[in-house]
Amino acid sequence: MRRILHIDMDAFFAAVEQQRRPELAGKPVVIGGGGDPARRGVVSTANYEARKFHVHSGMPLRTAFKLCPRAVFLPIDYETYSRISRDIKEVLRAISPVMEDVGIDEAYLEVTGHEEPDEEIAVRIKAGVREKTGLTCSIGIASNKLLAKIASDLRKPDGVTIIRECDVESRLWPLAIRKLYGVGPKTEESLKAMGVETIGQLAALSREALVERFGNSSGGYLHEASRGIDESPLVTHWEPKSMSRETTFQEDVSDWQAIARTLAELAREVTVDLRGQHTLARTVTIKIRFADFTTFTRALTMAGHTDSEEGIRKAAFACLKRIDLDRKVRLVGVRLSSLAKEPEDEIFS
DNA sequence: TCTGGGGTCCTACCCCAA
DNA sequence: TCTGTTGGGGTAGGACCC
Repeated sequence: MRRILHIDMDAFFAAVEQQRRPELAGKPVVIGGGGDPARRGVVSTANYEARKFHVHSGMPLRTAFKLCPRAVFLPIDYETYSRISRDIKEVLRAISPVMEDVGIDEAYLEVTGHEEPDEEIAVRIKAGVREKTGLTCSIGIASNKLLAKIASDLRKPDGVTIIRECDVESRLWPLAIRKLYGVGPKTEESLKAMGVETIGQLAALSREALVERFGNSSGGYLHEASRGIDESPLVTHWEPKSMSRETTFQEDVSDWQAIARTLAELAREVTVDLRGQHTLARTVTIKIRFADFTTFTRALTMAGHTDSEEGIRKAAFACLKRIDLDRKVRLVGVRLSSLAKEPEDEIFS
């Protein structure tokens, strides 16, 4: 039997800001975009005080401001959060080297075979994280990643929750389907149309019915997940498969020159990112989102791998030509994929 | 009236080759 | 040679995650 912990920092971005600015204590704090609720952007993190006003992540900053005008709005400071995130991961790796990084504020840790009981490991993690950063986290413990993640969400903030395999019926099945990892707004709607509201009701459906409705991959996943089954291993190392840059205009634009200038700038930025990783790319994809949110992508795969800014820019513009810019544009993006590591023993001019 | 930016994975479809 | 199958690469879009 595996033993897996899911560690989730509590309102991470807001907690970091409140820690370095004690005057924010007790106040609603909203982190997102450039920190100006009059400009375009969404909430990345709202602290618990702000959540009382129904502010939550993903919400437009303007909406958050309407709900809670007296909240303190702050810009995202990725550099600082990343540094603190590295400190936290260091604490975790010292406890077990089998760690999977899940973004900036989450991780899985496998402690299969450790002598120490689950609860004591959790207490040791919390103490280590608090000592190093002054911050709190919530921890879920189970025999797989799926259940550990659900568990960490059950008691927040600063909680520890264990789900044993025999607890699946009592702890997992009463939960709303939306709590299941991989069930987003679309799948939730589909399932509700089938009369399924809870994970238990999902578990009552046959695999065949789910495969019929959602295909082999998703249907099979839902069938297993609803029963708390997840054999997926921790991913301790991976290589990026794509790199992208995109930007939303403060106001929708119809001027081709402005779109072209932005596209060229994004191509330059993503090329800098590419070179920073000593990586080459072969496929360039551009993204155009119109004012009505309809989104188009166009891709071009080049003859060989490159990190040439000119080559990437030219490919991006060749893609742009294939989109009819007949409406106002809201967002422009450039993505590089089909990546390959730059050979170390060769010099590229 | 509003809906960011960085990713991954899946599916459907087309073309092409064995 | 013709026809059908299979499989891979490329492309576009969509769902989902943090």
